[in-house]
Amino acid sequence: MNSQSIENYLKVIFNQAISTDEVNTTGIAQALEVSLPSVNSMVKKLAGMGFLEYEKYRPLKITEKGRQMAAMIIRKHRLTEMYLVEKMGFGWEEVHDIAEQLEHVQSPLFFDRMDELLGYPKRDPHGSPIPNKKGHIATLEYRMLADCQPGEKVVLKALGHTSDAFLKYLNSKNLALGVEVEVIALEMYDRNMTVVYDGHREVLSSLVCSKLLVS
Amino acid sequence: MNSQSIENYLKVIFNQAISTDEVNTTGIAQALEVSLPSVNSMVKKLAGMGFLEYEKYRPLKITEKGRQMAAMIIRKHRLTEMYLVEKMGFGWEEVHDIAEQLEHVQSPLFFDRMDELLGYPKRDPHGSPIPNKKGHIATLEYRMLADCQPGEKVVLKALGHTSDAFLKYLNSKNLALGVEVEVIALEMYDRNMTVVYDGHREVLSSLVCSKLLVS
DNA sequence: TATATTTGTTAGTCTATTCTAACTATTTAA
DNA sequence: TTAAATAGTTAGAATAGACTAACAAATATA
Repeated sequence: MNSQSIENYLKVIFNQAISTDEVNTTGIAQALEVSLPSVNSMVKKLAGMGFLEYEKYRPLKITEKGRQMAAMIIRKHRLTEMYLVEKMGFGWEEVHDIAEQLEHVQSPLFFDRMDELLGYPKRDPHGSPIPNKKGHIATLEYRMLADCQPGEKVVLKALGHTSDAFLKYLNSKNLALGVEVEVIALEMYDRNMTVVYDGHREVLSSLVCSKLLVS
Repeated sequence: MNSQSIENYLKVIFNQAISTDEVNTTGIAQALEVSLPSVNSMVKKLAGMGFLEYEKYRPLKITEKGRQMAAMIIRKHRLTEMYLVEKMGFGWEEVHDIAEQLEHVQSPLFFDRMDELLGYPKRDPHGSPIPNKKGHIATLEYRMLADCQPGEKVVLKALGHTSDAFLKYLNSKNLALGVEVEVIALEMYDRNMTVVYDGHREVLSSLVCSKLLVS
């Protein structure tokens, strides 16, 4: 069985590979808060296990086997988050740290049961897709709120970022997935956006709007 | 934070200390399936952390601090077992390995929520007491079925042993906690016991009867 | 293009946890 | 009460995963 350390590396590498397919050592080191040499030696190990393609001084490439492995860990993480929110009454800002630990539990039965009790959800509480049992991950075809025009009415579907601070900010503005948002105005100078939803009228920064995924 | 390894040692030591208060190295080694020298070095470490009293060649004594720490781990384990059975539909023979992993999760909130959702249970699915948040463990005043006399009617309350094999054996005989058992006969030669319950008539070995705790 | 900056690598060390082999103390039993 | 058996200990080594210091390659910039 892979160690928790290995699983954490794989997950980070997978997440970084989503956009570019290629990953660099420094990014992994920052995400995991470990030193470059630590990453370097682990990367060699992962390559030896067939999860990565590694060549000195070259960007890393995750293999199909690595992608598959990582998807299963992310599946466990996201199912857990969904379970914690839906069945145990946690808020979406409380579940990350717990899921970070539960994702390493070795028991297919445990996660299958969660999946079943949840009715086979497609998304986690932040709108991120839950990989299926074969490791396939649905790609989301959402736009950023930041790219919408005044007059448009869209629905908040997912988040491009899920830090505690951001989730708490959204809570404070009563912004949740499923909320219908109307773009009222877009300030050209700083791209601040005035929006209306659920009886709220708020001005959101471009930073925030670029993290809100809508359709 | 204590490592999983430390937590596992503490738990085993605590369990062995329940009867005798004193624990020996060999017992720990067997329970954890590690070598004697491994136990010896960990024991010194635990003593250094104030969880044990250690003197060369002397039986170990767990300290109040150690007992407290161990109780919290056992609390997490047993709450988890109860949750898995009551809320997720697992059988009592399926939960040990999962709980063994979840007991190391660091999140008081997670276990408090389980506790709440379960209605603050006092016992796990095998009838063992769940330590409270202060580390206090109710002592069970149950007798062994093996000590009952023909003619007695008792209720199965807990198990003195919870191995997979034993639980599956009990399943096969439809023996569950709460079942009322009447002792029909006790064979003096081998102490086999004939019992009746729920429309069943069975002959149980003395080994089995000594693991069935009743009141 | 030459140099400065960034990124990645190697060598060597440290800690936690495990092990085997060899030895010593304690307990049991003849 | 001494020998045999059991239990506990020490020394030394292995592995996983992390680190720092020193160095090398790749990239960006003047």
